[in-house]
Amino acid sequence: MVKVRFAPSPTGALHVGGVRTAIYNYLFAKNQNGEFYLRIEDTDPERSREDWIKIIIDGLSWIGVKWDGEIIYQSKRLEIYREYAFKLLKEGKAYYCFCTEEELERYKEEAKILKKPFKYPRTCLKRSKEEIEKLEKEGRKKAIRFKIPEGKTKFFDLIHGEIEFDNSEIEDFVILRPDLSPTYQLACVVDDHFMGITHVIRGDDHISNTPKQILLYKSFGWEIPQFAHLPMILGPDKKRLSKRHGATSITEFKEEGFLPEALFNFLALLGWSPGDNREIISKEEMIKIFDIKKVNKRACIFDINKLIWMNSEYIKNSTDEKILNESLKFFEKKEWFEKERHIEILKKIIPLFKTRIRTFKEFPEFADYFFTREYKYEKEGIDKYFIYPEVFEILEEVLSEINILNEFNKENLEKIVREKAKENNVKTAFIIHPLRILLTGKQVGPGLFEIMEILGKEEVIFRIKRGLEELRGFIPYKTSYPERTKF
RNA sequence: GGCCCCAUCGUCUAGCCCGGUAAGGACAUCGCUCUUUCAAGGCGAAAGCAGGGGUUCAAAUCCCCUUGGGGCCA
Repeated sequence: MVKVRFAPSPTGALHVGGVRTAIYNYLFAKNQNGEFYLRIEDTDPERSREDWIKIIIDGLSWIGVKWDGEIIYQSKRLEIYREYAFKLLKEGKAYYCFCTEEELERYKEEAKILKKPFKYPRTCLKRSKEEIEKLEKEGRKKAIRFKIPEGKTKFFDLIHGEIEFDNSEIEDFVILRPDLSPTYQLACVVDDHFMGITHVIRGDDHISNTPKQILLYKSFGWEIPQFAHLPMILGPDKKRLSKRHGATSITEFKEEGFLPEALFNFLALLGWSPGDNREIISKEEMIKIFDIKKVNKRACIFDINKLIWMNSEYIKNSTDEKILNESLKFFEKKEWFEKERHIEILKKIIPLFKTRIRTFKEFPEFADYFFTREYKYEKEGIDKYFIYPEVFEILEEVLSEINILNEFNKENLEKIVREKAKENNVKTAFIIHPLRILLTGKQVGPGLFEIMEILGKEEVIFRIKRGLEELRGFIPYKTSYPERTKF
């Protein structure tokens, strides 16, 4: 059975690159009716933190990548790594290294001066028995290094095809540090073996680790898994994606009001395409058609624009209930929002904003005026629509018509406005735009008459009156006009 | 610096394995349309095979080099 794993180290936020790796592992496993495991690589206690582990778990759960079985923590398996490091030592496939950091530093310096690539010069492999005993007696700290055998190491990568390394390029890397903690290579190989991992799917940046690990598998006499190295995700400047590129961690996308399904969809298509021209594909469908061999080789740039578009597609196709649930938490962050009092209004306006919002975070920003009178008039809007004195007269007329309106609905409201426009020989827009400013403070938004109907007669009258009073003193082309006062 | 990986519109990509396409789609951009505005929708435009050599009747596709980008050693 196919078994794969996602193995993040909890040393920072769960970023989109990691998430995509998890998604591909997950899709591959489910497509093959296999299992997907989560392994936390927390062997570095100083850098690993509980909070980061929680973020990984929450992030994966949020986006809908479910792991099988228990989470494996490397910090609980330190004994095992030691055991296998010593096994190699006993078998002569690894050796003690007494070199101090200073010595290693010096080797590096020398290599730099000679313009040669640094490789551990096997100082400790060449030491005599007496020398070693002496160093032991001195109590010198010692690491265990893996002895790289001669020859070449090649493997077939599911995405890149055949990749070959000359073993002479690889240094005798450390597998166990002086403090008995394992290095990445050792822990990874030991765990992958005992977890029965059949396919190692991870980022491109691990390609050069792969020959080292294969050599380790061979030394242990273990079966070598298949490898698939995913291309990296870069920022718009083609540099490795980092915080300066804006939102990169999954937590941020959640907070920015993205739907997990949309992010999942977007990330899955960043580097993989089903081949036809489909873009909006559900997780279930992807599981059916995912093919690791069709994953691209080339690094790709994370383009937030397309994600935003995709999110808006998912919003448009969501039920009103779903939109309500998702947007509620963003409304609740606004001090003007009172759930009990406002939830009915929120329900009513969802259809009006469904095609207008691209993220849920935008919703309360765009629709504040339905819940509070304390919106601000957009300056440009006033400059644009209130420079004609007639505006005030016509709006007064509209106001008095509304006052005597019995059935306050959008049809009747529209009739009033259109008639007034005709009577005054102006375009309907001449009334609609300033009215929108008065009622919403904004220049753009849903249909005005729908807004009015939901606002209700009393509120509409109040807002028009208030607005006219405030703006009446406004003189065309003068740069100062009344600041919005608070109510 | 050494080694490794990669290269189709600005971006994500289809086509490449198995040579013959008007190089297709999507995002973004720009027009037009609808319209009270903004969106959404509809229609349309602009935009690409990194460069150079081969191989071949024929190359985005196969081979080599250069250039560029990325990764690891750190």
